[in-house]
Amino acid sequence: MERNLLCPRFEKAVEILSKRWTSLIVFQLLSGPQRFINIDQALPNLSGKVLSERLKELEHEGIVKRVVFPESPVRIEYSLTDKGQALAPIFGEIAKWSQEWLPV
Amino acid sequence: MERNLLCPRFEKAVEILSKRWTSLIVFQLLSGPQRFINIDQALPNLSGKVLSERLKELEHEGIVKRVVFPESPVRIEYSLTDKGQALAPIFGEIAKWSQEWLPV
DNA sequence: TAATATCAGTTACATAAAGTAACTAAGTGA
DNA sequence: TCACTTAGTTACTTTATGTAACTGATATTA
Repeated sequence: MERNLLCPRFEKAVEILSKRWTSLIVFQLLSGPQRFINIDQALPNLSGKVLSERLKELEHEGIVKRVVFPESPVRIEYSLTDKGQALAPIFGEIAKWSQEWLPV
Repeated sequence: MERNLLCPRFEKAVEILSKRWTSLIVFQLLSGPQRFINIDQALPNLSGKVLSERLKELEHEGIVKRVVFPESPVRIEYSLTDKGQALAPIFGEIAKWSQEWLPV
């Protein structure tokens, strides 16, 4: 009966990061603002459908921002907010762990 | 056409960590070795079915070890291997981010 | 001018993963 | 004997994801 209560903020963070594709999309955006098609092409097997869903979720969480450039034709750029950029150290630790513990 | 190739080890790490429940199970085990039912009860909404699946996957990845104590009745304890313990800093960064950026 | 291509998605349908609840087998305790 | 615990499993339902075709606005090419 020893119910170890998780911190709800920590739980929320894990929930965000452990949705399929979310981490890789954020990681991809760490390399700079980019267009929908660029993200889609950078992540093989990620469909436009799921990318579209994830970008909306991440925008809603305040992690990603979507900027429309009224050129012709219109150009839409996705980038990380400060909140999104702040996720970088997490990826740093994942990278370290993977280098140290996963086989080549 | 600028296909940003991901490091396969990094990709694998993200794949492991972003499976539903995996991170929370590992986090729970960071508090020490424990039995199936304890993990199950610590994580509300995690069913025995999925817990069983995840523990097998994590054992297969070398992150969790399963030890049978031949008492009567038999006791089975799950714990983290060194590889599993090494994930701790990732959770540290997730905790930091969540404290700084998620609303209370 | 007509045909084709690009971008940023959306839609419809198929498959895979997760949730729910009941069940099992071995042992314990009342 | 009946009920309870542990460590799961099974059958069934619901949700999520994958796949592929399609849209509508603009641009480019033949």
